[in-house]
Amino acid sequence: MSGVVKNANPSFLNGVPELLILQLLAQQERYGYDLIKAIQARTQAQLSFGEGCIYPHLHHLEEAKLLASSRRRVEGRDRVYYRLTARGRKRLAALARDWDRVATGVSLVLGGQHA
Amino acid sequence: MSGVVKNANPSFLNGVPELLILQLLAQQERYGYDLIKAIQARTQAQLSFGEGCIYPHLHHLEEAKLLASSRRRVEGRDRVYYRLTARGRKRLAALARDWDRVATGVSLVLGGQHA
DNA sequence: TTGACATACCTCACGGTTTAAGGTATGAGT
DNA sequence: ACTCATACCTTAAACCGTGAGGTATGTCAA
Repeated sequence: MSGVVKNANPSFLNGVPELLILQLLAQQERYGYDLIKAIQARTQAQLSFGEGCIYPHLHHLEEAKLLASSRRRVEGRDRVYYRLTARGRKRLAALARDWDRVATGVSLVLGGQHA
Repeated sequence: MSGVVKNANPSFLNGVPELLILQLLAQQERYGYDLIKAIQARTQAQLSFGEGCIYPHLHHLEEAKLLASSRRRVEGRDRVYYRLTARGRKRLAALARDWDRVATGVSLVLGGQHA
């Protein structure tokens, strides 16, 4: 096609899906489609990620033993439920620290007028 | 070579260099090498970006008319000083809004236990 | 019963971005 | 003479969200 432009790599979102997935699964078991809706709901629609972002993450995180899954039929729906493993909890802690580092650094510069 | 692994795209840093460059140049004129040191200093070493990240950004931002440069000899050194244009100021405002969006969204999920 | 829509899963090419490493040149200090 | 910091530059590689594609099933109204 001509004129097809993809707005790839939006600012500041790198790594955020993984962080949110781990954090949300740390609180309760969820399936992919639900995670996508949960991210929109919990962030008050400030953030939203597509299926092409979330599903590959879930597969990769499970392969890395950070998540474990079980395919089940619930409410008349076939779903793949994911839950956090012990390793996943460690990664979440590390990622949360990374986020704090970056957020702190940015704040120091952005809000640094009155410092 | 064998065993050469690059840790590209670290979490949460996407877009941060551009935001910091624009913010720092909004306060005062700076040259590339100084920007790199200033980012380390102003973020209390929480953040640090290499020359291979900063210099291409400066070139690209100038090409997009968000920055203007002037090559000068100061303190016995040949330097390329950059300053923000009016367009650059608008981009900075937009980027800062984006940052707030993401930071707010992440906070809502991470700090959402007591909400 | 047909159609539309939401649910629920999956995959892929593309584009943008930081990293790590390479390079050149000059000034300062020993 | 040597080393180090300054100051600029470029490039390949790896990564990751987007946007679009696909399949299948459940629900509900017309």
